[in-house]
Amino acid sequence: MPELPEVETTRQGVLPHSLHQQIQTVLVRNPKLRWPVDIRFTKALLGQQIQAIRRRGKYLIFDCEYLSFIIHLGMSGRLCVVPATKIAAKHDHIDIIFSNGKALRFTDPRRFGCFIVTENPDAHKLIKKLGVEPLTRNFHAHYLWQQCQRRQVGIKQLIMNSEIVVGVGNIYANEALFQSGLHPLAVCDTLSLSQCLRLVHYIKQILRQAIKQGGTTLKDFTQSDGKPGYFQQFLYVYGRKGELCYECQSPLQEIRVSQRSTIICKTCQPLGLEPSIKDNY
DNA sequence: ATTGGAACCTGGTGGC
DNA sequence: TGCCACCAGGTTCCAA
Repeated sequence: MPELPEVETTRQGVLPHSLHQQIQTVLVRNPKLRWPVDIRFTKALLGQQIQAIRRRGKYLIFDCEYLSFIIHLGMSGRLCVVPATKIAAKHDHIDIIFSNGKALRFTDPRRFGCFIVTENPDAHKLIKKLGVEPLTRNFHAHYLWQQCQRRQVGIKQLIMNSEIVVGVGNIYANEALFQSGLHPLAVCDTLSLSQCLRLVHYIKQILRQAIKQGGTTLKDFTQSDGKPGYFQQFLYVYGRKGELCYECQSPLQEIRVSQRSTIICKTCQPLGLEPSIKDNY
């Protein structure tokens, strides 16, 4: 389940094996991803060198000499560098084969990911509307607070909105809200600036920790098994439904927020809670 | 414009 | 044991 830390770790992992490599072949075994992969466009990549690998939110952008390609890992995708001769497994959909005999292999069992060739990735509709990067200075308390004033959704929904801030998925949204002592359904325009300050702080802290730990989990992208490397991170709430809160020993509860499993501690996360919301569970 | 919900897909799990 | 229903996950798109 790639969230921002997994995507960033993937970027760092494939970078040394892909940068400055020349693309010899693009092998599309299954074009049926989120959007169909157009073979005419992938052919246009042949002969070009990869000049940069960037991340924007959960998108990876590979800049070549004249074109770029954008990869999103969806919910089950992964990238690894393998010998081009390695037999493809069932869900190995695309190989970018380099002239040095290695291949950048895109695997995605659920096919929610995408592979898009484009001339100007930053102007692409998927990229250009993305909000601020959470680990930059542009993501600060006042920015979040301002965004909160313009809407009336629950705060969890707001921080998971990639047009506002990118890269906060379900796992880290749960964790950041717990750390901040904020109820996921707290209506965002009722939050104070200091609550926004706290939330911004914990989002940054949790993402940084996860990237750090991801770096130790995903060691070698050239290994034949190309492990996806989920973080063995210490999670306070996510996946702990029914277990006891580490802070107050109350049982953790599950609620649904925007069809998403959301785990909270009712004792530790009471802030900004409207009475009408409290009655709902 | 804002918000909620369906859709996309497959592997894993729990119930019968 | 097999079968079936359901769930997880990120994002876009459509409808209200």
